[in-house]
Amino acid sequence: MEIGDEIDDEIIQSLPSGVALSWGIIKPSRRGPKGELSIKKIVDAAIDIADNDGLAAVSMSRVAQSLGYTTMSLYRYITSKEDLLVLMQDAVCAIPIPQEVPGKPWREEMGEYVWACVDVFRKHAWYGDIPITSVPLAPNNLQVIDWMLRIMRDFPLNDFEKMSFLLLVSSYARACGLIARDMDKAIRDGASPETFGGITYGAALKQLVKPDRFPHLHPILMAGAYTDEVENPIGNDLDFGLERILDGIAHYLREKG
Amino acid sequence: MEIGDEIDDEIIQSLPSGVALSWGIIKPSRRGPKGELSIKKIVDAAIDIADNDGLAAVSMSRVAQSLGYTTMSLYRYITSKEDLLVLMQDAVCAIPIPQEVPGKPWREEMGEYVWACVDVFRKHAWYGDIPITSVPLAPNNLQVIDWMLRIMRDFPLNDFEKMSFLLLVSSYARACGLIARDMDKAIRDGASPETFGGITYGAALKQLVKPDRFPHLHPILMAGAYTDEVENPIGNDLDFGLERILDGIAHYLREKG
DNA sequence: GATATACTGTATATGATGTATACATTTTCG
DNA sequence: CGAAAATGTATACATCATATACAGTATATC
Repeated sequence: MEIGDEIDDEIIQSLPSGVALSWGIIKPSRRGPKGELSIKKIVDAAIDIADNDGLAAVSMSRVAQSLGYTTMSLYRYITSKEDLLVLMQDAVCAIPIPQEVPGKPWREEMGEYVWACVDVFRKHAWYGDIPITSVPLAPNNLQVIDWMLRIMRDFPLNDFEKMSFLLLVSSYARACGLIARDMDKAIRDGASPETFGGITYGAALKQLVKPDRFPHLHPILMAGAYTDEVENPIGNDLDFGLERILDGIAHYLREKG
Repeated sequence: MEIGDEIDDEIIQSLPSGVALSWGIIKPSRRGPKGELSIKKIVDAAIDIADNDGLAAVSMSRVAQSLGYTTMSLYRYITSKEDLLVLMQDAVCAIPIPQEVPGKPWREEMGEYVWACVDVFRKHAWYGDIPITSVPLAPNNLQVIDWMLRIMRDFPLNDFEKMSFLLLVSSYARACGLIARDMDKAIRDGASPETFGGITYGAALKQLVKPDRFPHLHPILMAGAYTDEVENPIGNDLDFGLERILDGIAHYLREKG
């Protein structure tokens, strides 16, 4: 922490310790040997492991080993594995926020926002495996939220309406991110793009989903649309849904304006 | 499995074993003692534990203990803990699907759908902690999807458009479900409804979120809208977002029709 | 009915995990 | 210099998922 920031430690303590660490809150140590490790090194190593072998492969011992230290050395920097997950999560949220371009349509900007969020899920497949336990609190995550609020700056809306739109668009981005990373994985595993989920499970589902019990799902499954076995004529599925959301937002703005 | 269903075992084997179990696919045993346990008993016990003590408390030994059996006895019924999680997930998806009411507006129906989904998250706080790894495959989950498709039955849309709307609405329901259960928990833990997230973290964030770094988030946070410290004038936040989604859908239907 | 077979629940064991604790070492402040 | 504090390590422990081997029991076949 910089000196002069007048941070009230009492209040900061109320944050989960991982969140505090993500804000760089660490009491500086005056004596004793300088740490050879650092939070950054630890988090980077953990992210490396998660990227390659999944979140389940991230154990304290594996992270320490990859750095050439003992398991317990990590606990000199973080208080628990939970901290590590919080830090990993926020570290990959450090994405470049595009420069503000005056006159750029907000729909376009929101599209960029959504795909940037989706990209995080795709680049770090484990990201979506960490459950959300509260409103975002860590700095990089909040920076992204700040971006979305910038896009809505000139909307004639109050704070709560903006927060609702933020929730709406962000949760859609999350859902798309999860799907996109699963598709990536299926393709990496050798399936062709069209057969993601399809060949693997489609055939089995067709035997189980009987028309009397699933009258409305059945025809869609049989046509191959549930498991995306046939080519999707509306093109990018995710883009389509986003356009509907943006339509809904535009409609609201029109009514208000 | 009922006889005469002509299920091709080969193809069914491609499903994750937990999914197969959720469909009731078990090779019937001809000889040997009758099982004293059952999948249902195991899953119910696990759900009970998760409801009371969270998903982390669900261990094979704890579940077995609560039933009065040894840990390993469970493995006579399921092949792994992963199976158990899949089964738990699908078990709580067994919600009553409302009767079809001719002439009922689809917006109303979709609202019911969303709140029914949210209810699952609220009744079983652990539900949202299980990461999604594929398109829904288990029967009760598919039954819910069938319901949503029923609502859209008379929409002049193709299968893919319907699937997109399904994704859109369901992911919003999931996001709301996560938020709702977190609010429930905060209230149960003694916070008043208005102070969910607020008292706990709001004060800390206000010290950390500086206006130069977060120019757009800062005013909203200070006003208390980010952490919902002050009363939300647009009423139910989640309902508001849903209305925007439905507006977007309605807009699309109008353009097509 | 006898016997082999297959299925049950159990006991035991293994390797991994997160983390508490105690310790030896090293650096820095008074 | 010597005390204090911080670092990395070694050891220990409880808990976990699960592999394996086994003893008992119900059924199918002879």
